[in-house]
Amino acid sequence: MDKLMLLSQINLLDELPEEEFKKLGEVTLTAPIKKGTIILSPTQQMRSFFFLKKGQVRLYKVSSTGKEFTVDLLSEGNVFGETSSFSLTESEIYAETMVDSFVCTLTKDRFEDFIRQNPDIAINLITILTSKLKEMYQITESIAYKDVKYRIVLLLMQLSNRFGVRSGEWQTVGVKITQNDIASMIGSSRETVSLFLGELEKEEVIMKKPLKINTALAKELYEVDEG
DNA sequence: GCATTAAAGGACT
DNA sequence: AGTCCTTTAATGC
Repeated sequence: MDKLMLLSQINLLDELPEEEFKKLGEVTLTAPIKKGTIILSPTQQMRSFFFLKKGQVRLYKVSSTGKEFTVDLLSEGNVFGETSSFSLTESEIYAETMVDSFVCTLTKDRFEDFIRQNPDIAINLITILTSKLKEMYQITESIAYKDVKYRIVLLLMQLSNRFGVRSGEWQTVGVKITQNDIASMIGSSRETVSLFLGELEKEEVIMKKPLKINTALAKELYEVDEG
């Protein structure tokens, strides 16, 4: 029920291409951040923009019962955070580093100035947000019309296209992810995810540790688009 | 077709 | 050694 809500909410968080990232890196200072550090939470309304230079960050929400629901995973090159003009929701998002990371921090003003001075970046942000929007739309639609197995394949395809490395038909997922993370991102349960990952492994659609997906087979068997 | 519960085995620090 | 993660099975909606 509220899982659908959760997944359909839009935050400004996304990845920037390498060149733009380097430009931004010149304007900011990077700081090393240890694994398990919460760099953004509803209480610390820092109103700043973060730039993940290296590492991995998990975005999640906390339910009324105290359970954590992973919303998205970010890898190096990603931007996240809120500015006064870009925040699209009041949702209470937490951001936690999953591994030791390097993070650039920008105030909202400096980020907005940076965009004004580099119009190409605004275009890129729109492009990136559009593809992110498409991904989220695909997920919410699949929650309504498809079974859990399909949703797992879809999510792994999306993640591997965003973060993974391809070699032949196989493509790594590219992010550290638990079955719990997968479950909350597709509106399922950890145990069911475990079951279907097992099946998908037998079908040789995926391989575990490191998690990889056979994109050709996945498209053939589950008709997920894009590649 | 799936969530939930429970119970047990494995992996990570 | 203790916590987190995964697997398996039973039950019920």
